[in-house]
Amino acid sequence: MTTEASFFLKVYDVVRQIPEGKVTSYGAIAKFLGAPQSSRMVGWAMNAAHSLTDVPAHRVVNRKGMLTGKHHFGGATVMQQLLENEGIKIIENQIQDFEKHLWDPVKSLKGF
DNA sequence: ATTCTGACGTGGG
DNA sequence: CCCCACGCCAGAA
Repeated sequence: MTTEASFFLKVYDVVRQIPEGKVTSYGAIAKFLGAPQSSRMVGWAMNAAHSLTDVPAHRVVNRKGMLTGKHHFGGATVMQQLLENEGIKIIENQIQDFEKHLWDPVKSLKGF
């Protein structure tokens, strides 16, 4: 709570606006928030987002398109199931055609 | 206060 | 493309 809007809240705002069937990376969000060096904090924010229900954290992966945090969804295949349910193919925790499903907040929201 | 860790990213090899 | 080392910041022990 160093500022009015915690870094977390900003992250939630962006994640909530990720279209269905789309994904983005922690770095993209961090960069959009103006903290490209705090990409790890985005992950930490997601950890706190775990309590919320309207934050599709499963649509957020690392820059390689790998489901690094699937272990935090309470199940080993929960995250993959959710993504596949949206039309995204995943093989070995790796999103296929990652760039194709990539949704960049900087490009889509652009100063929102 | 210090130390480690982590749902990451980048740069060098 | 992969692998390794470092930087980053917040929180837990």
